[in-house]
Amino acid sequence: MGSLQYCEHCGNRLCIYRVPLFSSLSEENLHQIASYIQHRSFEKGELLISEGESTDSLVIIHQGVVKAFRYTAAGREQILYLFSEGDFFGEQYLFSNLKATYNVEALSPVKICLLTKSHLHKVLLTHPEVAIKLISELGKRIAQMENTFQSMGIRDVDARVATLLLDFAERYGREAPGGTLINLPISREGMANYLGIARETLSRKLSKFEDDGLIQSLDLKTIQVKDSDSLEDLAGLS
Amino acid sequence: MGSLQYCEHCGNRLCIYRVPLFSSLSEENLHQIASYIQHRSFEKGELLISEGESTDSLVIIHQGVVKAFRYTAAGREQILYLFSEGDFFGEQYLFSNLKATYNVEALSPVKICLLTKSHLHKVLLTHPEVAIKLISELGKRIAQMENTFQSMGIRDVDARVATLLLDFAERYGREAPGGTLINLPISREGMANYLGIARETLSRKLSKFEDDGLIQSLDLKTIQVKDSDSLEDLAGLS
DNA sequence: CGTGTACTTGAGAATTGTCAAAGGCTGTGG
DNA sequence: CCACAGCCTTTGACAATTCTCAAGTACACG
Repeated sequence: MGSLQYCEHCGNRLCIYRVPLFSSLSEENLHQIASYIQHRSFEKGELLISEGESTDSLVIIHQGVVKAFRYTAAGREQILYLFSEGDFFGEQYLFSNLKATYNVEALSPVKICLLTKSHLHKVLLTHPEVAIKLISELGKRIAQMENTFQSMGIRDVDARVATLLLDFAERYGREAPGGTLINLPISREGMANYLGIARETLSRKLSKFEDDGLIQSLDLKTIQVKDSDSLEDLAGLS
Repeated sequence: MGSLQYCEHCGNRLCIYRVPLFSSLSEENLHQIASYIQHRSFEKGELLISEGESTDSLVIIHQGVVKAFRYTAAGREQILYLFSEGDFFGEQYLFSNLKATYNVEALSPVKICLLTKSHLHKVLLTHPEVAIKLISELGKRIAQMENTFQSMGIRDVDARVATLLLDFAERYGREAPGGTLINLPISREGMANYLGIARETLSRKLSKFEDDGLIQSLDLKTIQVKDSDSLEDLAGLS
């Protein structure tokens, strides 16, 4: 998993304070867990995990954005998740001996916190409330995947693109006069692959949306949402 | 959630013995949990849960098959899951006060076991190993959804149909001379909606597969897989 | 055995994918 | 600071696929 680098910029405690997973713990318990945590940093483009690798840690994103992806039989990259600050992954492998089923790559400089399998087991067995929190977080993720899944099942491509834009606006946007500014974490190609459409099709849809005044592409990595109501209509959130 | 009916055919203990969730428990603990369990039966076509309803129980399928679905903005039914014996659902709502986000309908006569929110909490807090098992099961479900998600992202429709057939063969098939017999739990329309394609397109694909000798449609609810290797090729599992 | 529902098949319209070329941004090196 | 190379993106044109609408067929149920 790359070379080990201790994270200089965050005190051990900071990380786990930010993580919803541990939010129900007392100061004392947090200290105990903090002592188990390891830190690493990655540059943009570095792989945190490769498919097939065996992993033994829960990974919590402390800073930055990563993408989790696989390659389809056709060789296309299928993005499964974008994880950012406070998100975690790797939980599937903590109670089984499965190998990683996807690759994870840093899309920006990234700092992560690691909690090994055995340490996490210790925490869960002694703090059932953390287990309940984890179950709850997994439930949330499942609910979110159900939504994504449903939007993938939508045949109308305009609706899928609109849904993605709204989703990004919520997760990566910041309010500005004239509309929410989205700082796109991935390229057009990445978005197209995420949606399961050709990148040319995505380009055309975005151009059409721009012509219709729904969005404005300020820069390849910045899109401004000018008319979120119309986007919501398109997305089918009537 | 329909009218309450005690399940006459299964002793209380039977249910939870079958559920992987509780497989790590001792005889004694099983007895304790068994005392919490309630049973109900549903006829084919009955709704177990309606979208927006508030639920307070974990539902474990003891017998039969159910579908979980929502309606898209276009009014189309989008199937999210098919659950059968040993599967459970409703866990998302146990640690939040969210309402159900999908409908669940019996596709056959169904018997379920119910464990209420407060009872489950009690079990999890006193038996951390059940919590770990639950986390592990949720992880499995997430991994499975990731696979489904990826296959939804495949642009090639033939591949998606082949993937669905192989999946069904594994879950609902039984071996027979000449190839696995699949007992389809849902209609063609349901399959088409699940895949996000028009039902006519699915018909055409199935007809083509039959012409090519990959499958044989014996009956509207029975398909025989004649050439699973070719299906796997199509699905992209090279 | 008839009726209703679900499924299949056909044909034309609409959408998307593919291939090709041009445009724009980024970073390097002079 | 500018020029150029490389990569990503956009646009165009055509081919392929899928959707829609419509008619006909098979099956299930009463």
